[in-house]
Formats: sequence, structure tokens, C-alpha cells
Amino acid sequence: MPELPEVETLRRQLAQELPMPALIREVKFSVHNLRTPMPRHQKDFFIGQSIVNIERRAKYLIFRFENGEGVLTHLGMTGSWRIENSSDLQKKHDHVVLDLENQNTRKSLALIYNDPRRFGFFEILKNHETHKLLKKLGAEPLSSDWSWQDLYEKVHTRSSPIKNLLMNAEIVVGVGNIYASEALFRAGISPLRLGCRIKKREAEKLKKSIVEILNEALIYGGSSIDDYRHLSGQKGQMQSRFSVYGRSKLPCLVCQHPVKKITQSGRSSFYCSKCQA
DNA sequence: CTGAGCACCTGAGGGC
DNA sequence: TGCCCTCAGGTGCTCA
Repeated sequence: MPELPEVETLRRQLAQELPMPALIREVKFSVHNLRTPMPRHQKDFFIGQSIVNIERRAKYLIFRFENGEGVLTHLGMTGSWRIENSSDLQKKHDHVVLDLENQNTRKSLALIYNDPRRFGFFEILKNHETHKLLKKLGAEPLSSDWSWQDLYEKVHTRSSPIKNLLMNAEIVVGVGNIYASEALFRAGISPLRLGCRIKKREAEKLKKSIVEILNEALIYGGSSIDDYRHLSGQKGQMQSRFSVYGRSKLPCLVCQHPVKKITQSGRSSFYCSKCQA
């Protein structure tokens, strides 16, 4: 579900709405495991700690504690966080409840994680640098140190379709199934093109297109197709601005040719076979 | 090492 | 109404 713009939108809202430092008074887990087992027997790790910062790396959200440790979470396909006044207000598929207290105002609130498909996770983060999920990650596309040369270097030796490579977090993080299709449309490159067939000039254009589409999606608060919600429960608005994603058989916005839908490595790709080569 | 396919889950929607 | 099938924003693992 959520790609970089959706996770970053949520991060910004959490940073704004969560009065920090937020003392964790209690943490409750549902009986279900998420993608990884719940840290049910390590409550001591959380209770008494204060969340001092909300960070994002790739599509991971990190609740950082004062001592540098924290919580590593992922929304999977259908995860969402919301704030309630009381931790009693539980709904179906609520899996984690954090009872928090603002240390300045003594006001309490509950931060609740809901995830119907349970592809997300919530785990202890002790060492950011050595964590196996974090250390293999490639460049942040919206950081100033990501260059088209970096993209080109990582892609031009590969025989996979460029669409698959864009979704590979070791190459560039945060680009998922929607924005991969959208960025390729903007760059005029077919999702079927092999990485080794991407020219330098095209890598430059593709890098620019990725940055543009992610920034635009951020402005519109991300895309809500089904489950994705802001902290407030509101939907993002980017889904109404897709050029190709979910527009199978509809006319291309540029040339009127019908948009094609194909399957690549089990995921749907959308593109215009006239505009993209 | 690389790439393809599967697995993990629930729920919505279409066809019959 | 109900059953069965397909599909969905992610990603780690196994196997060839």
C-alpha cells in the first residue's frame, strides 16, 4: 500500500500531532503476529521510554527513544496509525496500542496500529546501523545525494526490467508499484525495458521523473486507493492524479492510445505503449 | 550473484 | 444470497 509519499505524509503528521517527548506508559499487542512476531515478552523495552522523534527510512517508520534505541515499524500493504483519546476504543485489526503521556502537559493519548492483512510489523530497534533490514538499503530518492549517475550505475549491469529494478530497495528506496509505473510514464520509458538497455540520458530523465512524482504525491498527501489513511483518518488525494496506474484500457492522457496493463514479477504494471519505448 | 516465484494475510468485487 | 475466483499500495525467502 504505502510508498514513500504515504509513509512520509504519516511521519509528518505524527511529528506534528504527537506531543513529544511522549512517555510510553503501556504497550498492548493483539494475539495475532504481524509479519514478524510481536515483542510481547519485551514490554520492558518500551515502558518508561520516551519517544523524542519520528523518523522515516525507505518505507520504514521509526519511533526514536531518548537513548537512541526505538521502534522499527512498517505499514505493509494495509497498515495505518491513528490517535485516540482512550486506548479502550479498539477496532477490528487493531494490533498495537501505545498508551502515551506528554511529559510536559501530562495529557494522555493512545497511538493505535491497525493492519487487516498483517503484512506490516512492529519491532524493537536497538542498533540502527547494524539492523539487517536497514543496512542494505539504497539511496533516499528525495535526498540531495541521490544522483542519476548512481541510478545508472546500479541499473545498467542488470538484465531485469527497469520496473522491477525501480522497486528494488537496494537500488533506490521508497518507490513501489504505483510510483514506479507513474515515473516510467513521465520518463517515456517502457516498464519492460531491461536495465542494461537504459542510456545515461534516460537514467537522468528517469531520476528526475521519480523525484517529481514523489514530491507531487507528497503535496497531495499520498494516494488512498483502499486502506491508506492519514493520521486523522482522511484520504490522500494523489490517486486522482495518476496518469497510468489503474487506468487500464482508458485513453493515454497524452496520445489517447489505450493504457496497457501487464504483469511483471507478479505485480501489475501500467503504461502507454506509444509514449513509452 | 541474479532473477523468478511463492508465501504471508484479509477483504472487496465480479461472474455464475 | 452465496460460492469461488482474482486482485490489492510490500518484501523476505527459497530455488534454479
